[in-house]
Amino acid sequence: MNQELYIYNTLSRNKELFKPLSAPHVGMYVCGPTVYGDPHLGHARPAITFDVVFRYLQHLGYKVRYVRNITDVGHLEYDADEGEDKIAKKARLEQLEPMEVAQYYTNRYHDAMDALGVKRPSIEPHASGHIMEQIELVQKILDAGYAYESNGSVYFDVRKYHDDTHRYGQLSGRVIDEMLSTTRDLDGQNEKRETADFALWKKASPEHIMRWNSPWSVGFPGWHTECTAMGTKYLGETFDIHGGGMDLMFPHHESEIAQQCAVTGHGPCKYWMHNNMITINGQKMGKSLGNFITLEEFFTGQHEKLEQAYSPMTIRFFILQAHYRSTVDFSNEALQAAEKGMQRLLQSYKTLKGLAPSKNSSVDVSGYRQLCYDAMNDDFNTPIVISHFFDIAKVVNTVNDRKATLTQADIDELRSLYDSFLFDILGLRDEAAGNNTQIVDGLMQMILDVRAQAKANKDWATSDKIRDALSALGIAVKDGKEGATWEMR
RNA sequence: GGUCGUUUGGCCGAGGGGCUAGGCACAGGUCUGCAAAACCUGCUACUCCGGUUCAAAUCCGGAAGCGACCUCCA
Repeated sequence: MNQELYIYNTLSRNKELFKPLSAPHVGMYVCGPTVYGDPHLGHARPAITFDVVFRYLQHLGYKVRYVRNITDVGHLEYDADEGEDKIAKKARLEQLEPMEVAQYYTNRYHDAMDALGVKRPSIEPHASGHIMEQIELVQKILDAGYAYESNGSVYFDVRKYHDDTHRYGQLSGRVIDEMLSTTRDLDGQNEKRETADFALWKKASPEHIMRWNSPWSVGFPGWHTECTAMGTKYLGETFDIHGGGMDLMFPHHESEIAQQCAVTGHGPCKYWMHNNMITINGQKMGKSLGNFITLEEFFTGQHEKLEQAYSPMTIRFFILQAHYRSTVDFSNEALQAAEKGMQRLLQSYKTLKGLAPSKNSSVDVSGYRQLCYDAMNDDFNTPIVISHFFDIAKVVNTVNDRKATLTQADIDELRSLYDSFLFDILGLRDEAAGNNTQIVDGLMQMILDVRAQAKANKDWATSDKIRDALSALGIAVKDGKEGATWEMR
């Protein structure tokens, strides 16, 4: 914790020194997935972004409680029949229980996130499991006078709230009066006093399957209530970090602030963090654009836009090569570049482990550790951390080529840097490593010995046959000064 | 239409008043039986138009492109 971490706070639009409310404890809440479809790239970005935040805070010695919710109630499908719940609709079509659908996609989400090396949060609460808490929140807002009931539904009174606190719009930079004067003819708005008012509790229409009893009607909670209710329950009235995608800034997070302020007089958290969006070939990802690619399709390469499969770690590395507040554009060319770059770093780590130490170091490696910290401390600048590792990789390879030397202490220091920053904090792992058993290692060593013997005899036909056959199996043979090494591709 | 953000070399992307980002691709070289890998060298860019400044990719103003959001629901 002796590092000074600066975090860009959306609320102030500035980088601010991170000071936890009650160190060493840190509370972090991140908006999780709506489980009504297969996880796609849009799920990977925030998950990986805040995974790195989670990992880095832990690395710094903080005790972090990381809460990421599962939204499993009340969603509508695009252009679906009015009032029909997304999950309920799908459930009916497939003759499944709504919760069965939610569970299925929750499992799919977990599988994809595990593959991406995203750590599970400390608590992963389901909206459907916290209906009581949400009803209590709505009641508190009603009691405070910032909500009204209308035809069995309850709405937040944005006008009154803003007149009293002047806070509505502070996060998203929206001007309330313009919004209140916006005229937009939409269905179901006649229940609301102002178009800007948002639902806290919604009376269920007859076709709704997911519904709960409440003091106002049989219905379901408004979208914004789950995060406020669950955040408060598990992290307290005020916690340190609230994260999510930029697309959630308005209205979701703005409304969360309003709900919490209405009840407690202050917002839910100290630092608001927002990750930017992802585009594919410069375009927004959308089902109608034909570039909607699920994570599984990336992993298997089974999509017409993909030239090849991209492993989970390639996706993770690629996302981390851009800063989380920048948009990141996926293309085959960019992903292939990331894949090669990552291989280079992972290979250099293996090379490092086999490096012969010298009595003196001809390169000064003492500065890299703080450079990596500096990058992370500057609002989690992972691309800079990665660029330092490319420098380190060059040092390692140069030493391996006998053009530079390192002492054992310096080799150990570099190993420690890889372990800390590349693997623990950035969460990368060598996907090829680990599935090699001792038997495979032994067999490979024997094969390479045979090939070395053939080479010594200038029997190129045999040595090339071995190399080609291994290559066909996805194993690359690399000849070096110390003999050949191999690598799974 | 409104608000906010963004625009960097063949591609991806950091940086953000004067100082090489980095990766990938490409070209030449070293090494090698050949290839790959590794190393060396080259390719050195900031959308456009004005302005401020000794100095602008970086600050200010404007334009254009792109993107998000603009509350039915989540």
